[in-house]
Amino acid sequence: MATVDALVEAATYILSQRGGAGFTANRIAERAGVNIASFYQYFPNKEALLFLIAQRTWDRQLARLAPLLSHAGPDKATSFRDFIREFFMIEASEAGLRRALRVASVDLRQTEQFQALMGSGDALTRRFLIEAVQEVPMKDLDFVVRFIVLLTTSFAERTTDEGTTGAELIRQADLITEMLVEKFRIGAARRETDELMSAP
Amino acid sequence: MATVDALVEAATYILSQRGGAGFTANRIAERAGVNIASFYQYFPNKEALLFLIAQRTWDRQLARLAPLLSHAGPDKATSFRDFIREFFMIEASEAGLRRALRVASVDLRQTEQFQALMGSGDALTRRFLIEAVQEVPMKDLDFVVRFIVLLTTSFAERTTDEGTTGAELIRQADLITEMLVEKFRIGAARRETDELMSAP
Amino acid sequence: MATVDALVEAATYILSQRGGAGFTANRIAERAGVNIASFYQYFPNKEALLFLIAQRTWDRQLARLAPLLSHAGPDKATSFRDFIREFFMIEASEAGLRRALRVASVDLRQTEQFQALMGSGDALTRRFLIEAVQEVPMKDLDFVVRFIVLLTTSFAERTTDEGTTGAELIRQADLITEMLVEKFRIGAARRETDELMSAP
Amino acid sequence: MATVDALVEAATYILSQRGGAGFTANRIAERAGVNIASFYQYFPNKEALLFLIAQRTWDRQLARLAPLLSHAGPDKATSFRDFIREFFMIEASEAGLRRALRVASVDLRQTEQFQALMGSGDALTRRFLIEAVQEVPMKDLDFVVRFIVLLTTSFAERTTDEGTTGAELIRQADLITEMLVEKFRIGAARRETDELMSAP
DNA sequence: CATGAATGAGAATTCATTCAT
DNA sequence: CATGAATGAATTCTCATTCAT
Repeated sequence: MATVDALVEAATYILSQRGGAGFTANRIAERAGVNIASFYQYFPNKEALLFLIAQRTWDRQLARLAPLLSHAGPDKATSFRDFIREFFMIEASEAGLRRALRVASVDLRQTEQFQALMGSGDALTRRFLIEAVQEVPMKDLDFVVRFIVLLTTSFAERTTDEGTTGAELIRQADLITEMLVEKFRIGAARRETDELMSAP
Repeated sequence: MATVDALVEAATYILSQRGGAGFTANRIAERAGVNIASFYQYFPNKEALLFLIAQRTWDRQLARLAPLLSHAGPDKATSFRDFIREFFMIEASEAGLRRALRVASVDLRQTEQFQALMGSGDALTRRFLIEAVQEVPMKDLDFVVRFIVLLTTSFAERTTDEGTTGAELIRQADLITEMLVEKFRIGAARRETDELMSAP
Repeated sequence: MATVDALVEAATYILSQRGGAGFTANRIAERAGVNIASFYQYFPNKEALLFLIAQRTWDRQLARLAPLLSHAGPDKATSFRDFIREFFMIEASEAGLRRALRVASVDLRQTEQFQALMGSGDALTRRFLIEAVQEVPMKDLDFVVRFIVLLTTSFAERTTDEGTTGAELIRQADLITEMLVEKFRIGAARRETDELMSAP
Repeated sequence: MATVDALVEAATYILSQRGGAGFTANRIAERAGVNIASFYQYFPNKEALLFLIAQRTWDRQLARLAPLLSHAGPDKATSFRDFIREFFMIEASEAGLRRALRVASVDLRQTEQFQALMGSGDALTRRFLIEAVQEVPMKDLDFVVRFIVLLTTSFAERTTDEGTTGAELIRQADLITEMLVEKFRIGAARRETDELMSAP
């Protein structure tokens, strides 16, 4: 266990500091202070360790975000704002690691396992959003939910990548929130007509 | 020149097909049909070639976008929509290459040269946007311009990464456009008060 | 004992299925369901286990062949035929294991122990053959016995290696038997002259 | 070229002296006095070098044997004897190498390339043998040819493996020849009846 | 200019074996 | 006895880069 933890820690450190390029089994083992053979006693290959880190990072994120989604109060707009804010903060809090993880896991993405990992949190988000955008007509629901997810995540990743933090980050988060709340009338009750969106 | 072009083409191909991992000097030279030593006669190192590709890609993009920016008519909203659409189309048209380029150039980003390269097109965009968002109060201008750039580029990259193309891509582009036009009253004349944005 | 047997069984399995290349201490221990350290509690090294398997294989073979040799009836030719047949059948019955054993034990062959092991069954065979080839003059006896042993064993190994079994294998065995019986007048009584073999 | 030759020579030496176990890319390169990277500049992998050696060995053998087969005189029995003798001599002359080659190429055997390589000389031998055993009835021809090839090659390999050379080796070769000539009436003209072989 | 030839450094992975508990 | 944990030494293969011709 101590060895595994040392490896994970070393790998996380290397990932944050040197990025995906520095993520080599030998370097990780060396920094962890264990023999390279021990690395392979606990992980079948480099990717397995990478996956473990991705998993832990994702779990950490879920642990912070899930409560906001499941215990969301009646005021959807506010809940949404809080959710986005928290999401941006998480992203910023470990920006280095997450960027490296994104780059390094580029080949992992195709994996079934990875897809499964990502899917777990997705369901929660989708359920919340579907609830929140009641005014969006059924036929546009999928598109809109997908759009919102893409917009917020891509922006969060990018802006934290650029080093944005603190007040400016929140300001951006809130601006995105406002735009989405207004556009999709987040929090309003379902309407009859669907003049909301321009036809494709 | 012939050699350089062969190298660039080979490298571009490899980048698109095999991603950053396949981007090795030897492989590129082999595919280009030139000796590896010739590679180093024209490029001091691998990154120099990568940079050249980034540059050419950027130039190509600029060549398509610049006209839309400089010859923009009086209707800013429509110009903006056309600009975003074109931007998304470009991104989609060479999605594979651009994604690989992003991943591979991760270490290049810090370079002065790279920053300069990126800056070149930026000025044009900024000028256009400043013109377009007349209603945004002076003090928010920088923030807003930066916000719009980040939002559109990050979204475009991400959605084309996911493979979105055609009608759905345009729909997304237009939706983003609408949101930004509405939020920042793109195309409207400069106002006195600045109730537009919530205070930070 | 249980541990040793588990190891032997696992090693035998691996040897048969994956050949000498898969014969690694760790793999064997894992398949045997015992800790690698236990392996080294019972065997000083990998080769010791290999030797044990060779020994057991050899013992098994001897157990099946010895009766045919010691209880051989007066009709030497028939006894010889039955012996060769049985030998070929044994070889075929565990062809995979025996081939792997041959390949893997290549370095073991020089060992005194291995030579001793091989020698044990040899005596029996030699005694039988000496009895059988009464017509071969004394001075050629050693050569002939050695020749017969080499011929039959090398052929048996080779043909089972190639996958020959069943009727064709028996046919080959009998053909060899016939040739040897005719050439060395197996079963005939000792003669005076030695026109049998051409002078060297 | 010099490098390739050095590698081949080093590999051949190692194969002869240390057997298949010592056949590692690094050791070969080191003994050849070239960098390990050069090894992989000329050979895609270890097996490719092994294959080249097998090929050269096989070619050498063919060059010595082919004349005996194609320019065989009318006296088939004598031709056969000379052929077998020469075959045994070749086998003995590079016994170490050939044994190691057999062991090392165990995994190569399945390869199409290897099969093709082996097949090339086979045709010649088969043609000669078919000519030689005119008395063997058609239906047994395949079996007999195969039998003769297996018998002579397996014996030759085995006896040279054991270190037999010189006079004793020739004596064995001639003994085998005699047996086969007598049994299959090598050199005699085709007969009517086929009492030659016992029914299967 | 172009190329054939070479290489130091390092990456991923494996293996036989040991030792403290 | 059994096992969890560890490791030195290889082994295969790759890569960026250089240099003499």
